[in-house]
This record gives sequence, C-alpha cells and structure tokens, in this order.
Amino acid sequence: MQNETQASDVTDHKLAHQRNKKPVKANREKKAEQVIKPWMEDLKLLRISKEIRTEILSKYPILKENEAFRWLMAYLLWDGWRDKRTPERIVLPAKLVTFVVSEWSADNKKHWRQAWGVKAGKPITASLMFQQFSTSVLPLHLNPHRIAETCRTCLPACCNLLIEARTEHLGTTATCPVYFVSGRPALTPQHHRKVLQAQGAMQAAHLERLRPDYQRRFFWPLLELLNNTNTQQVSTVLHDNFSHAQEALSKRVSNSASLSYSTALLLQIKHTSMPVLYEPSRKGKSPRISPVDGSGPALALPKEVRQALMRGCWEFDLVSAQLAVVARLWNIEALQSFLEQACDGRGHSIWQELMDAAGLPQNGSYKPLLKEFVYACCYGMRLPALKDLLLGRGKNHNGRSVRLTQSQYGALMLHPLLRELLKARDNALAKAEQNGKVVVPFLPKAEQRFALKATDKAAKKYSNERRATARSALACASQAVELWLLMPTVEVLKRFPATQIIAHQYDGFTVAGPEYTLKEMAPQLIKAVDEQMRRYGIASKLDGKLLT
DNA sequence: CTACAAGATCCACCTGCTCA
DNA sequence: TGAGCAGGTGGATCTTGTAG
Repeated sequence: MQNETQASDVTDHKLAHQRNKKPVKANREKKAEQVIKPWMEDLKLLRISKEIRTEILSKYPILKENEAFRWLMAYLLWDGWRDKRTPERIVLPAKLVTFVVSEWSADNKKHWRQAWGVKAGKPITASLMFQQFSTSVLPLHLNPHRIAETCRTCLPACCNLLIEARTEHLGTTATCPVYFVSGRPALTPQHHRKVLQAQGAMQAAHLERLRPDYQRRFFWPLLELLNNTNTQQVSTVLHDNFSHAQEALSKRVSNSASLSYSTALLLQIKHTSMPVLYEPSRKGKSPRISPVDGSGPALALPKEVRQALMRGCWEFDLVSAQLAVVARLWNIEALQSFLEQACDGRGHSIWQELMDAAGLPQNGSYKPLLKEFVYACCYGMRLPALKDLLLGRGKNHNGRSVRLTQSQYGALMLHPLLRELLKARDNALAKAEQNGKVVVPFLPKAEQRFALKATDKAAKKYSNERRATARSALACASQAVELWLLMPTVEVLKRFPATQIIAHQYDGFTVAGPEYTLKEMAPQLIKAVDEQMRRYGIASKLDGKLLT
C-alpha cells in the first residue's frame, strides 16, 4: 500500500500511547483485537487474514469510530490489502463510498486528509479513495435520487448476505467471489431461490406503482410485458456471453475514459442479477420507455458490445424509423416514396443516396455523421448549427474524426429530399408554434396532442424561446409514434411464452428464447409490425436479425 | 436537434469557527 | 459581536454512453 507510510506517521504514536497505558505484554496482537472486538469480528467473518487484521489496527486505530466506515474499510482492504488468505475482490459503487464518507465525523475526515495529503476544502471523493488504495474498485452507477435511501437500507443487509455467503462456502470451495455492485451482492446458488421470489415481488410492486398513472395509456401492455421478464433467463443469456462482450470491448478502438466507463457497466451487468424494470420518462418529457435505476447500463454499452453480450438472441429494429415518421407527419411525398422504395428493396438506402449526392466515399465512415445530421434536421436544428455539425466546427463533435469539405456540404444541401425535409420541418415548427401544440391524428384519441414544452436547456436559460419548445413537442410526437408502431409486437410475443424481451431500446428490442421458437416467431413479429405501419402509411419496416 | 441515465468537477453560497 | 477564513454542500455544467 502506498499510503501506509504516510498514515502510520500520524497514527503510530497514538497507538503507542494506548499500549503504554495498558502494558499487557502477553500477546500484543491478540490484545489489539480484543480492544476493538466488534469490527474485528466482522473482518474475521469476511475472512480478512489475521496478519492483515492486526496490520490494519496498528496503522488505522481510527477505524473503529464509525460503523459505516468499518464496513467500507473491510471492502477496501479486501481488495487493496490482499494476501494469500484473502484473495477476493469487492466491487462497490462510487456513490456508496461517497455516501459513507459523508457519514464520517469531522475528525475522521481531517485525519484522512492529512494521511492522504488532500488539500483542505477538496472533498474526499470515491475516485480519490480508489487512487489512494490503488485498487481496481470501479465506480458504478446508481440513481442519485435514490442513493441515500439505497445505502441506508442496503448496506447492512448486503453485509449480512456477504457473510452468509462466505460462511456457507467455507471448506467447500477455495474461492468465493462476492461482488458488490450497485449495493447489491451477486448471490450464491443457495440464495438464488429466495432472490427470485424477491425479484418477482419487486417486479409486481413496480407494476403496481406504475398502474394508476399508466394503465389507461396505449403502451401499458408493453410496459407490463417488459416488467414481467424472467430474470433467470436474462442473466443466463448475459452470463454465457460475457466473454464475447469483453472481447468486443477490447477490440473497440476507443479512448481510455470511455473504455473504463464501459468496463464498469459490463461488470455491473455481469454481477447484478436484478430484473430490468422499465418505466416511462420520470420527467414526463418523452413518451419513451426507459429502464430504471441500475438496469440502464445494458443500454448504455457501445452497440457492438451490447450485441456480443446478447449473442444468440434476435434483435429487431425499425428501419430509419424517425425519418419515415416525419415523412408521414409532415406529408413529404418525395421522401415518403423514396423510403417506400427502399423498404421494398427497389431503391437504395437514404444514407447511400445522401453520400452519393455529397460525393462521399462509400466506406461507411461518414454514415454516423450523416445520421446525426439527418436526425438533427428532423428535430429542428437551425441551418448554421447544421453546417457546423457537418463541417466539424463547434463543440458537439463526439470524438468523430470525419467532416465534410465546403464543396461536399454544398452538394449535399442541394439534394431535393433534404431541401424538402428542411422546408417541411420549418412549416411544422411554425405550425406547432402557432397552435401551441402538435397533433398526431392516428394515435389513440387521448394521446394525440403534444403540448409545447421547454427543453432542459431552454427552460434554464431561454425560458421565452418558443422555438425550442416547438422542437421538443415535435420530438415527443414522433417518439410516441415510434412506440405506437411497435405495439403489435406485444400480442405476438404473448403467443410465444418461451421467448421474452431482454432489452428494449426505443425503436427496437432484443428477444431471447429457444432457437427454433425465435425462428418461428420472427416472421410473425415482422408481419404484425409491418401491417401496423402500412395501416398508418409509414414507410419503414421491422428489421430482425440473429445476433452472432 | 430530442430524449434518457450516471459520474466528475467547478464554483457560488452557506455554516461555523477563531480571534480581536 | 463582527470580520475573516476554513470547510462543506448543492446546483450547474461538463462528460460518457444509448436511441432516433
């Protein structure tokens, strides 16, 4: 440990003082343990070796001050101070550490500041502690709104489970990896049944909580389906594919920050067998259904990693969904017929068309840029900003290296489809501002109107800027349509009880199940959604493929 | 451009302590 | 008791990622 020497300077004399007071020579180590019995017992149960236990005591007598700190220390030591007899590692969330630190007394904080050479005024953060202990403990995600509550209730319970798990494994296996992720331990098989019951109850409780608000909404069946998944099946799929996902992650060319971010997410997914619960946006700004509290990370993984993680499942998504939706909502006939041809296989894709128009090479590297550009068009980005986006100026660059030249930009903007799109969206914006709402006639009656809302940014700084609110309403409207288009899948999925959705990503979803069942189901699913789209004149289709 | 989640970091502001 | 400063807190803004 790099900080041993620093800290021992501060605390050694205190310990010496204690010892001088009670000069019992018999067995210094044993005596030391007796003095701070309760937390030593905990450390024993956690199988921190005696060698380390006594070492901790001599270096950090201050440990016994706070109960929460005692546990934190045990976790950190487990990782940072490993020896032959304490080989395991704990992963714990950054927020949990921060929380525990916030429970420290002022003296305690002062002590550690000194020990670690932290400048006064600078908070003791989780990352700082991780640095100090040079561990591979990773900061993980927790919902900040719920963290305090989670920590208060979870911490003691988790510790008990941890102890139980390790006690049960004593003598049976040499190693017993127990991880703490999001404050929840991965459990031994012995606990599994209990956990499944608890998870079932959790899913039921979640649905009951949502019921009063959303039961009458058109997406309720989907919400019910998503929140009734069999977690065991999901975690089996993920567990089997974990090595593939790691491989995919290591192959991905990426900067180290995003790599460690993804690694942390992956670890969290691996070691939490929690059900993925979904709910509509909490802020009520979007009709989209997204995962809640801790289940989100699967969505935030880079696409290729996520696909590797779900190998063997079928992934379905709508082809250029938003574009097709706006073509319909804003009556852009040229775009509509172009997309129809592309879907039928008569034409080619819109991306290809635009790349050809701008004279861009067909190696796929420009597609993400174009995609971002086109969607930005759909959501009302103004011309100068659009130009900056394409020419690689301005801030929002997302680490992309490609950009268009001035002449490529000029050629692209001359494309008739694009001009139509821009014209139509300006009309739509103007109309929305004039009416104070956006109306989508083919949605269920109660769901047709979308009031103008300020975006987060606009609400803060430009609360009077009405354009921004019109943009947001347009976004909500087309996102609702997207959800509406997917609704027929619920009926189909219910006909195949062996299958289930293991991830829902706004315009698509991933379905797990037996291979032959999936194969049989896929065409029916695609047919159902395509019918829905034909009914409303949306020029898109459901694309399904087996992830390999 | 929209929406979402979580983490890191900075800074304004508040609290509470010391000393004259 | 008020001036001045140290230390802590919470909000804003940035970042990462996802989906269109």
